[in-house]
Amino acid sequence: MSILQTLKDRFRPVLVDLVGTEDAEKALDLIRPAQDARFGDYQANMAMPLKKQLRKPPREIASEIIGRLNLDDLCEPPEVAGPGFINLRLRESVLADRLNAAAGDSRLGVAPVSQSRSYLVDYSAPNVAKPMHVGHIRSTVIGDALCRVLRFLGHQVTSDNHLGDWGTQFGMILYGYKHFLDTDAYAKDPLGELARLYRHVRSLMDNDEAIAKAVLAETAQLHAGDSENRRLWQEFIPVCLAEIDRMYGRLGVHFDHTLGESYYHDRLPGLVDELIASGLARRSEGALAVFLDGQETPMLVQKQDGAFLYATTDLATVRYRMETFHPDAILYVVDHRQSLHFKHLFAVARMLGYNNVELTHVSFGTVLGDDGRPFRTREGDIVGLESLLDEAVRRAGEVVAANDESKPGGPELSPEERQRIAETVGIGALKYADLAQNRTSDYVFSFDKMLAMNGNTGTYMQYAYARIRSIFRKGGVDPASLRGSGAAIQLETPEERALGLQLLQFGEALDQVVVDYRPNQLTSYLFDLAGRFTTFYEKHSVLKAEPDSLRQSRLLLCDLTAETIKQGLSLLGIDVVEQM
RNA sequence: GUCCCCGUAGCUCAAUUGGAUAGAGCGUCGGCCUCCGGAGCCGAAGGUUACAGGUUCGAAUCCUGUCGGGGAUACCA
Repeated sequence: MSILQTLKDRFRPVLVDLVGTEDAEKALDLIRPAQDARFGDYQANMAMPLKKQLRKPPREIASEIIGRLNLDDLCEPPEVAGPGFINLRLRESVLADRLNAAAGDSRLGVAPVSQSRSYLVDYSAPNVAKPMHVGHIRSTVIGDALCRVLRFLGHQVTSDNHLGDWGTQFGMILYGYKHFLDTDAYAKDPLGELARLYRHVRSLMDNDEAIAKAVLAETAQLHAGDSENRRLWQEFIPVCLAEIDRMYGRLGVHFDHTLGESYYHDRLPGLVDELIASGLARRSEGALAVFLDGQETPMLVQKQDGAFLYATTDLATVRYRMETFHPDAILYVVDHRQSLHFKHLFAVARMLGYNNVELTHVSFGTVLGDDGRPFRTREGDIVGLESLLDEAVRRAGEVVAANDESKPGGPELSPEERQRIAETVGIGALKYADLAQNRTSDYVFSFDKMLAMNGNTGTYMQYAYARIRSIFRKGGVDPASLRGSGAAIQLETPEERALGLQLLQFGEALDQVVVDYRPNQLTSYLFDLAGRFTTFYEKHSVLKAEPDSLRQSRLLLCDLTAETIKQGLSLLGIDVVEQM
């Protein structure tokens, strides 16, 4: 159980006694890690808001709470400060005991949640007919990290990649295939040729209404079951899937299910009939619309020409997921421009009776270029995901090479090792840069920033990890046997104490991630952890520490730090390297 | 027009969801290498949190208004 949870359990009976069960829970939420180490390790802030209810000065309330608490085994005597803050400082022995338990635990002292929930996470969802690009990074990386954190905490997670495999983009490719196909190019590189056709038709549509209409007609024929279009679709899909699978392989992302829009196609007519029958949907301006209270625009579920829309598919998808997976929550990791769509979707889902499920749009901002506009190449094209990964790896290679050259004992890595490390560091840096952002903000993309060895970057975190591992190599110490040796962590200095406390708060950081589905809570934690480690490491010798018990204690602290960094990065979908 | 998001150090971003003196990195300035990886560490300067009101013990955070930026807004997804 986390320190925070332990403290809450101690406060609970006192607060229940004071203000009743319901208000006590609210008050317990006001126990927090201290914002400033001068105030101790944790602080309880409930005395101030309870002023009105209890009709006493907050400081008096704080004193009364302290008087009824028995925290002697956990904390130094609590202090009341300022307007009524209760400052708590943990006993060194408590920290040491918990650290020793964590050091020997594969979960690093993080207990699984007591109440496991079932999550369905919908993320990535590229349109498969066109190459993946920079716009897919955020959904893919954030969704993957959320799945990993939720699973680690003991929740049941189903990931589903809701591919765009049935939309207008296929009409474009079908039209292009029929009019502009380069047969030789298609034979040699089907994907490249399909991508070319997509771009070509895309540009034609903008200036030629007749072509735009013809493209929609191709799409409609595909949906209507036209045998030629279906055959071509069957031919295109494996090509497209092979490509995105290659990308996911490189990113280390895996889905439990890949049920694209096409999967739901047969379910749409029945769903729409039901919406009409139940009176939820009605004709408006030739289309079929569901009107919502307080909403200016309705949600359209069928076009004038009879074609269905993505709202229709999304509704069918909600129903399928509810019937198949029975989730407690469905998370949609989709950019913020679609917030109105999800507002509509969730409202209609409630009207269909899906009231016992959390429906959350985990929205995120746009990746911008230096100019503050959405990130593009110099030529103004959308940046392809593959070239983005290649460039990140290439630049990581330069960083790794320069770093290796400057090692005190000379270079240690072969060209092959450098290449392998560059792949891990480059892709890790790319992911980390995205996850370290508050997901709701737009952010400015910069290779230089993401690969910097300073600051809150993936490269810095991987470097911190490699440095710790290097201590063990240099000292000839095997971490596994150290853990089993019976050696114990002791907290001799302020730096060790600060590091130790941070290590024990790993689980609390993960809890923070889940509260609002914000992976940057974890990157912040890891950056802070690395900072406390380097402060400790600069000031105190590890390998040369005496007596031997102190040396062992510090080695254990190093090891637990490394393991926590490794586990934390792993929960972000990022690998570590032992040397770099 | 309406709705949503945003505006924080010169730059890029945080801020435990209403808590104490708003923090990091980059950049600037000043210290620290006989020593476990110096691409490091320690310190300083830099802020009226766009602006004006309000709510309360307490506001970057909540409410109202103004200004500025972005997004969405009926048959793309």
